[in-house]
Amino acid sequence: MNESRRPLAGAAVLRPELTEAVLDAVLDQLAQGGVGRLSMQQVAQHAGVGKSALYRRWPGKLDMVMEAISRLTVPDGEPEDTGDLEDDIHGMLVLLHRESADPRPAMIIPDLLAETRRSPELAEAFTTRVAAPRRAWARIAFDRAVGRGEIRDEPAEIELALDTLGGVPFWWTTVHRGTATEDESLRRLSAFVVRALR
Amino acid sequence: MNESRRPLAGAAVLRPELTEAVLDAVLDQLAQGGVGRLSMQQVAQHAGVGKSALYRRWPGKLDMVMEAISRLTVPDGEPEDTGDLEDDIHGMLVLLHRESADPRPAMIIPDLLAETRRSPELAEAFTTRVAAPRRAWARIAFDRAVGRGEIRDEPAEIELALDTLGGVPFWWTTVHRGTATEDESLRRLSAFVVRALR
Amino acid sequence: MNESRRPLAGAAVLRPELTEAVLDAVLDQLAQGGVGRLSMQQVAQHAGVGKSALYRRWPGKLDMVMEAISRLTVPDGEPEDTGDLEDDIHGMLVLLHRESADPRPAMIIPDLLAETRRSPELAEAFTTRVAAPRRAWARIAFDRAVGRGEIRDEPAEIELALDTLGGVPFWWTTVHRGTATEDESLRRLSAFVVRALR
Amino acid sequence: MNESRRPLAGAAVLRPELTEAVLDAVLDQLAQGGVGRLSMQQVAQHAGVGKSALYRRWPGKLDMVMEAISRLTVPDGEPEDTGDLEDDIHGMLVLLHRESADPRPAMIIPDLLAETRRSPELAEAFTTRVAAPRRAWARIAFDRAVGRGEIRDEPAEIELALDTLGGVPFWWTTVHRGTATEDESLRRLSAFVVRALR
DNA sequence: AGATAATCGAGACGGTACGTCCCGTCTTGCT
DNA sequence: AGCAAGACGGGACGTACCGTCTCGATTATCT
Repeated sequence: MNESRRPLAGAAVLRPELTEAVLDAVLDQLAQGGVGRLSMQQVAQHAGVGKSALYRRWPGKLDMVMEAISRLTVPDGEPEDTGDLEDDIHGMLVLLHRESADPRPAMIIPDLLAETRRSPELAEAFTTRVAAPRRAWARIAFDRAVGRGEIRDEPAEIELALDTLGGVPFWWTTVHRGTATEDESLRRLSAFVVRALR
Repeated sequence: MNESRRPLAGAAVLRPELTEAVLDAVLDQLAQGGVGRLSMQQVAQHAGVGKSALYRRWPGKLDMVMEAISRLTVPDGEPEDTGDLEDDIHGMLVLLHRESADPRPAMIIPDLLAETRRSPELAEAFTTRVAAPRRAWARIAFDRAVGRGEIRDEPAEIELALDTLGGVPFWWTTVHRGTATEDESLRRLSAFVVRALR
Repeated sequence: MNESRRPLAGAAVLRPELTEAVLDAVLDQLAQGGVGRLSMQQVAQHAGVGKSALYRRWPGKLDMVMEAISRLTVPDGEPEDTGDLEDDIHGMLVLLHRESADPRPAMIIPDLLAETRRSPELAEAFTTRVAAPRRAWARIAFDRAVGRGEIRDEPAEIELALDTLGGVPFWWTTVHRGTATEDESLRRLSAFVVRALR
Repeated sequence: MNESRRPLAGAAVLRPELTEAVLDAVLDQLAQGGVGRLSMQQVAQHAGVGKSALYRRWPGKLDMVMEAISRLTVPDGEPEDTGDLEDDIHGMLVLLHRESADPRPAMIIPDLLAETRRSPELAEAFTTRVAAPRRAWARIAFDRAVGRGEIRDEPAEIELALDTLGGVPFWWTTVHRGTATEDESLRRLSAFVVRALR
């Protein structure tokens, strides 16, 4: 009877399905408008939640974005091993740029890169959560090629090749727009890199 | 036949020094905050000018920005001719990334690239006014190398090399941050590209 | 049948103390600058409130002003009954023109009158909210005098007397400036009106 | 000594027809928008003149308005002498409120009255240039009535009667709107005033 | 006639206010 | 306690004018 003081029990807990819906909405908004246009208001509305649900989970916009981008997936497992570096590279490029189930990362990353100039925290988060894992994943193929004696074992050169595989498709999509996904371009880039390493 | 234009009375004219001051302020704002944070009010105030002076010159923000970015300079004349492609490339990289008098382009371009996804007009303006001239300038060195028989005459490969010279330093400055201006990196990149073309 | 209104969740409600602060600021601005000089921005700033708080409450300036002027108070109750019309009139004049706690109505009304020529809505609002109640209040004294047989029962004459009591002090304050509050003037006006009605 | 400051050559002179056109435009603008809405820009455009023509003639808006309102005409000569005060008053009221060739004064005066609260200079100008002459003109009829022994010779009462003739029609036009020009009202007012003076 | 100087129109200038939109934060009351 | 709804102060938007100021072009006198 006197148990009328009810709060006491059942501490309400942040509902996880809302968290998921919000993070998904963040990625959508990032993909379509970039970091600059992203607003808590739009995210909340798009996720079908109240704005306070956001602020209960993260102290600010940046933290929310950082958690969201850590969901940008790295390809599973290892790059396919064809026994030939050029083919491996080509396979990775195709996987990243043409067969990705989620097209949003390709839309989001340029923005994030631009934004890193303004926000060191974001830069840090992007590097450790997105760039470094992808780089490590891609390096596997080069290490195998070194093991096969296919290319010289010069780590600095390999790093440069990785930068090329990251930078050039990016350059295509932004500066030229639209040539990144053509198979001929991917083939030519693969050959270009391998030639430089040989 | 001599029907002259009839201004007929004291044709008040947009004062050019104000236009300059405004465009300079635009570049400053772009460099420090990006396209997203750029506001007409801030530009006007920073230029010591009324907001109406802006709208008297351009119909909107985008047009103003487009005129401003067309001031991002292309290096004068031709790339230095050392007789060796690798040295020429190295010279161009140094010129663009280490000896530029105005540090703002390097701050602005990443933003602009990201923004091109949202604004086709801006993309068009950026391509024709910034990217294409720089690319044409750099291609001169490669054409000379072809003439000397130093590299094969394969236009598609040369385009790829140009993308590499654009994309990789960009990748450095945004993803790794800070390695772009080290001379060793620039040297290594020059050699990498030449090797791939040979 | 108990279909209740369904706000259903924390219906945020316009905070009444802000409404009060704004309306007070409106009256201040009206008193010091008139309808023409009144600006939403100034009102908002003077009330310590965001501009949006204003537009959340009223669709535009006119509506805000109309609500503000409806706060211009009518004297409470009935005019004092001295048993003599001249004394009653004198009492009303003193009450309206010398003992008013809030000096703003006297500053505002001339403006409003001038403005009524431009804005029929404002004219309507002013008439129903300010002029008519004051007139009804003053008529009570005349009706009592008719009941006592002190003056003839000629409604049109009484209306004219009411216009005189309204128009003459107004004429004083605006054309001559400053004689309206002198007791001798008020006495003389009271006698003048009573004489005309007898 | 030999005053070397020579005018020296063809001093061009402010063209008088422009001055006229401007002052007329000022009255038009005052009539339709009031002092608050009057703008140099509109006046200039409405007069078919450049803005600088205005500023060459008057130091500011107020001075221009003051010169313009001094053109508000006083009735010529003396009020008609019918031998009866009530008829004389009625004649003056008709002349001022119904037979005026220029309807603008009736539109302008309420505004000016309201504005006097903000501008002592304007108040001064209005009093000496508009109010006092009209008052002096009207007083002639009362002086004649005193001479005939029709009313008592009480200057203070006569002043009050003049205020009534000014204030009540004004009150009508602003508060009630539209009854000022009805002949019955003018008749009743004339009788009311005469009764009070007898 | 030619020189000269003030007046003319047009309109650019720095501003201010408009009413709208949307931001991130904060408050309120229901569940 | 978590949650939605939404009011809060704030600030930028692009437009419309404001009063001032700067221009060539015009005009009218004086040499």
